[in-house]
Amino acid sequence: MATNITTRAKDYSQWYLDVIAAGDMADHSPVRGCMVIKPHGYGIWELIRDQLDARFKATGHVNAYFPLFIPMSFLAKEAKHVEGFAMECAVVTHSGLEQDGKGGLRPKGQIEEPLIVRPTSETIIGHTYAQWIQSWRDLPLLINQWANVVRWEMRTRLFLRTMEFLWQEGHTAHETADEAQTETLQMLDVYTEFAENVLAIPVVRGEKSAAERFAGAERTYCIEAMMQDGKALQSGTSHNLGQNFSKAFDIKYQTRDQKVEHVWTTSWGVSTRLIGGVIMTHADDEGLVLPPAIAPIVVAIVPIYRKDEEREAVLAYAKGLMAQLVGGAVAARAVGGSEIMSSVLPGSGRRVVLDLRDGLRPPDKFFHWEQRGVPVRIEVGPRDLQNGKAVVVTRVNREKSIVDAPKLTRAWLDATLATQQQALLDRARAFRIARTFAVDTYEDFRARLDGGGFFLMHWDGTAATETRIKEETKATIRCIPSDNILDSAAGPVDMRATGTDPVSGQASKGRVIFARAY
RNA sequence: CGGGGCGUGGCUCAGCCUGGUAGAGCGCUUGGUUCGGGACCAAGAGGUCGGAGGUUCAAAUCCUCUCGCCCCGACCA
Repeated sequence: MATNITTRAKDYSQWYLDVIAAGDMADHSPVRGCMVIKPHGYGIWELIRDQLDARFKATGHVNAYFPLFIPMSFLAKEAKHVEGFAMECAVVTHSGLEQDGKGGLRPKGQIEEPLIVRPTSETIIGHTYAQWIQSWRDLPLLINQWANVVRWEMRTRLFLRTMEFLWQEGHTAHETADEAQTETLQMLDVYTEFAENVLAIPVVRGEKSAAERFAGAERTYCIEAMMQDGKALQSGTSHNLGQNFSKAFDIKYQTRDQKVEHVWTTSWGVSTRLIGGVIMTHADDEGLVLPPAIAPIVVAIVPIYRKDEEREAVLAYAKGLMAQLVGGAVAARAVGGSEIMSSVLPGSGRRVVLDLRDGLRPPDKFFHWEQRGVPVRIEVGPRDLQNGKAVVVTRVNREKSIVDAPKLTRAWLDATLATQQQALLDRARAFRIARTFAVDTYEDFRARLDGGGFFLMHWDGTAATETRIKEETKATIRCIPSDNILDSAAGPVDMRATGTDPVSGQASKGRVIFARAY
């Protein structure tokens, strides 16, 4: 077992940090709350980005880029928006530096109007859209941007909440309220499908209560995932902004019947937080476990040999397997040192590596790749060479099997990865269902909350009740699920059946998900 | 911002109470033996002890100030 990783049972927070370190994903930066995303972590983000981007393009969106700096005055234009973001804005007030006379430096010239570093881009994009949109013919405007944003957080955790993070933010403008609502829900569906099929994270999609709504939105939808400690992680959001921003920024268009109206806008985003979600959904006490769809390295081949003549024969054999797996010639490229050979899997950008490092013994290499979450490891030694076989170990369950070498083709690899991908999703879904409970009394809810999980409880729909529960238990309404039926440990639960709010005693139109959250 | 804790080679930490001029384990480098689930031997490299000031013949150690980080609370993708 891994000696450099604290077990989940002992200390879940420390486990999370240990997995990131052992998996070579990110480092803390010299600046509090920021992180250095290392190549292996960034490779995961690239695979997330590319596959999401393809989905955005498929739904008619195009990419653009808006500036990092936003005039402070812009933020003031939408009342709720300022209220929500004012406290977490980084503000630029000076330009230039000068000697402070004590061997250090100090800011020099104060600038006229302070700039804020974008915490999100509704305002600058609203301002821009006002210039771009004149007519109904300019609509819908469907734009996404990949960017970094800054939010001055008090407490941070790598990937889950950092002061600077990478994300995508879609910003669309429409002719009608209905179209905006359709877009909002469409992107929620895109996120849901992506989370489940690419990240192998089962999510519940639903709407946020007023208290949890995005600052400036009419309606906020989200996908909520359950981590292995039973806490909820908001993994993506989609907002119907109504005409709040179009009125604040005067985004108007001439209608088909020659009137002038404000447009209806939406925004939606996911961030590098998803990587934290992947870790807390799939990783185990041995380290990272990556869904194959976002694994920068899908296969690590570890050669085993003692003598020089063994080494040569085994390496030749291993290279042959590598060529077979990638479905063609091995295009060797170094990864983190000249001793690891790497071939790109055509059409996926992911890689197969052959670990040639002479300084390490096979067990060291097993741990190395295992802790990085590589889905498939193939071990080949003299015995395999002689028998025409290879030992295959899958990361999901760490099961070993002996496979005939000719079977190890690209088709075999794709099938194996697909099986692993599905197994992760199934496992995570079973985990969530086993920790989802319908509760009918406040006592029952409070008694079981410390054990973690999603609690399906009736709610009278008032902010007062929600606030009381939050203050007394630290649990919040994660969402009002879109689906009528949710699976729980005790079987399917009808979320729309009416009942009584156990806290207030008032009538309830249905159940919502309560949970403690990240 | 309130409450706690901690700053000593790349990492984890000992030494501080009772001042005497810096140590261990891991990691790293080189060579050798090893090699199918975290090896071993040998030889090395690497630290102005977070910073500034003070006390003293002498400060990692005592005093003052300061900076930074971590944990817990109030806010959040």
